[in-house]
Amino acid sequence: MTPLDENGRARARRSLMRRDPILADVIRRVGPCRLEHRGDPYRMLLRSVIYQQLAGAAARTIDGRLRAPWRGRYPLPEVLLAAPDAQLRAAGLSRQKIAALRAVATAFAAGDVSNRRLRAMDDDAVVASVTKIHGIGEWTAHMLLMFSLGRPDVLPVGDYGVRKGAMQLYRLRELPKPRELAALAEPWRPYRSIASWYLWRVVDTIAPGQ
DNA sequence: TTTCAGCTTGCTGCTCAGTG
DNA sequence: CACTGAGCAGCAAGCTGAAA
Repeated sequence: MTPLDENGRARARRSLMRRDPILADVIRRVGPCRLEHRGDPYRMLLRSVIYQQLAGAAARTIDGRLRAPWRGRYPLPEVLLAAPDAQLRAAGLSRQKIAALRAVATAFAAGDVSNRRLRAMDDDAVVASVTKIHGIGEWTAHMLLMFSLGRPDVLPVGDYGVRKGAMQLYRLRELPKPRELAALAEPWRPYRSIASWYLWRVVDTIAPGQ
């Protein structure tokens, strides 16, 4: 359950280029995969809750205001649970988001989940475990696997960016449904995380039709 | 009756066109 | 120039209706 290192990512690139000529073109243009890890699972879940459903700029504003009282850090579970609702509301969080953040903190404080246990689980077990937390859905679980746990073979089938990237790259008429995306992604095993990262780059950096 | 895919609703701050 | 308000981003959860 260790994340891919630089050699691993290079191996993944070669494998993907060999098995998918269309994706190979993107990989050549974009260059090396820079899939980054962003902190431990607890912080990643808090961050995901804040960012989900919101436009990036709006989420960054809220995220900064939430962390300000703790010198820019995310509060530990016990600290977050002790913070009054009014403080969280003042940061710009909705009632739903506050409930979700508290659910994450409760799960970690109670020991239902922990950074160490999540690192030891296989991918499916991680998804099953964290989606029990109110406010944590499949997408969030996938982001956790990819960006915090560094798992190499995650396909975020519901992610808008990945679907849009696939649509542009394979010249589909509409956004692929999760099942269609999964079928499309079969050749990318066991490096579907890396392939997904390149699909995001398609949307970010390569204009449609190019 | 149960299951499940697909659709709808709710959620907030930012952006920008439109108005005075 | 200052202000207003519609449109937007994109996921979670609830709901609906059809299939098994």
